[in-house]
Amino acid sequence: MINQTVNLIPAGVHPFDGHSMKVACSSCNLRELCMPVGLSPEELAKIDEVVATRRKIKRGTALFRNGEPFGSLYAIRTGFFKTCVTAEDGRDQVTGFQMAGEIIGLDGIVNDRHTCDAVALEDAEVCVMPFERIGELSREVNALQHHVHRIMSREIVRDHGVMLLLGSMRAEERLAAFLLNLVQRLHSRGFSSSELVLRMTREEIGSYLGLKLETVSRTFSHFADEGIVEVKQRHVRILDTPALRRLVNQQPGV
Amino acid sequence: MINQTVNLIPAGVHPFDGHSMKVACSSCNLRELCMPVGLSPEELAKIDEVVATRRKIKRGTALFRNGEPFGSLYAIRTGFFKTCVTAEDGRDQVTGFQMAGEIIGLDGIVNDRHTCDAVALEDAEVCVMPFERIGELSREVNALQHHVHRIMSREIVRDHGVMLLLGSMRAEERLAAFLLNLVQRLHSRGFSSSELVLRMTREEIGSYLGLKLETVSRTFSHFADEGIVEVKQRHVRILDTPALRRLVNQQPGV
DNA sequence: CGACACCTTGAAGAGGTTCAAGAAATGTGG
DNA sequence: CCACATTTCTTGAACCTCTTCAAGGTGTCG
Repeated sequence: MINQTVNLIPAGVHPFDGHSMKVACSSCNLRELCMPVGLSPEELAKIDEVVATRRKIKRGTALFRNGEPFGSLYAIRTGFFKTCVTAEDGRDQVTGFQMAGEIIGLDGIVNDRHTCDAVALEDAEVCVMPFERIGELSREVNALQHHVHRIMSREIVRDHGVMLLLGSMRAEERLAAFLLNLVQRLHSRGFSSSELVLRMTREEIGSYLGLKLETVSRTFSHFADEGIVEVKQRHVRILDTPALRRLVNQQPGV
Repeated sequence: MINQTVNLIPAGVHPFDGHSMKVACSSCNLRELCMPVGLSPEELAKIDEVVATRRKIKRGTALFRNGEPFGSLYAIRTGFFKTCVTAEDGRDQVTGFQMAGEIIGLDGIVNDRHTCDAVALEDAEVCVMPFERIGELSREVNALQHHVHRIMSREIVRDHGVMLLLGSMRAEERLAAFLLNLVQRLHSRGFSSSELVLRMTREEIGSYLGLKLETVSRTFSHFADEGIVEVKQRHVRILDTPALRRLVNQQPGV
């Protein structure tokens, strides 16, 4: 049986329980994910000024949209997002899925306008970090400056990985890579490394992976037939992680 | 007739003529491409300190390789590069082609190691900009800080565009988009907007576009049959730019 | 509880790949 | 400077993966 309650709030962590609504990064339990580590007390105090406000986003609504003026980066506190770009002709491409502790909005810096949509796939809350303020503070706090650079560089490296996936992998390999990546990120946030609840549709997975939704569905079924995963709608249990790894690392022709 | 001499050194620009070997950004004719604009004289003077040295890279050799320690960003002065990532199983993916004025090495920031190879596709020269120094200076020169952010953001936005291409376009659309992009970048550097010399093989184009080299070749031939381009090996003349644009903006099913 | 969104599965078809062979260009060494 | 080896490019034919179209099933939310 797959248990629906596996996702997104690990035991002992209640960022959202009504009592612990702290606005300070210094006491945020996600700090290690989105802020630099090893800061001095006074640096930590400054860092607290990065976050101006919080903002709640209802499932299905956008945190920002393509074309909107850029002003802030956002650190996800709770919830799950997708980002997607849209071509002139209307077709769009999911460029990523983001979860707690991850930063979105970097695309807006270059032209002071967002170039993609960020849509909440479940009710979410983000920390609003005005980019001006990040700039000021990172001139004072060395570690923050480097941290911002690292976050942007990480996004670039991640994107290159997606290009590799889209450019050279077959459907099975793509889906295997996708599952492994998701479960690894969830695991590093305290969740199961074998069980997850997908917050996105087959179509959204397909868009991200450069596949049609039917192909995603069929590939899930195929994995299930092979005993690699157990799939029941959005509930996925990975039964054979090594098999998924083998799929991803397999030469195209082998 | 396609003229071989169209590429890479526009009339009146001789960055490499032996006399004008200036190490100062402030007097570099590529400055507007890789450095912030609208600086005060004293800011300009500081900016000159960004570039430590120059480095020449012979065609076919690497500026840096996956796994090597990261220390500097590089501004391309002359020449043409490809960057590519390699999967564990050995297959690789070209993630981009870079020309004069563009910055490479951003991938190395996050883990202090490069995560891709940067290989010169023709003899090249780069300005070596130690990342430490960029950090120091961008704390002093506001515009430089923002400029660094913008460069990284631009790379992220570019990567998202490539994802859209890889995830949702068909072969013809991909090649059309590729040609339009290349020619546009060359044009903004003073070259023809209809004629270009490819510095990469069909295989490298294919890797970048997620296609096999045969498909690239066939698609070129197809464009030629349609009278959209004239192709003779690496010499390409675009005869019908609007047709290419239409291809790119066309709905998948139309 | 009913409407709607989402998922699964089948069958036919298209687009791209693979394999193969030959042609054209490029580079190398004599 | 030429001949030869090598790399790169083109083209054809068969094949395969993924897509498209279609229908039915399942789950969810107001």
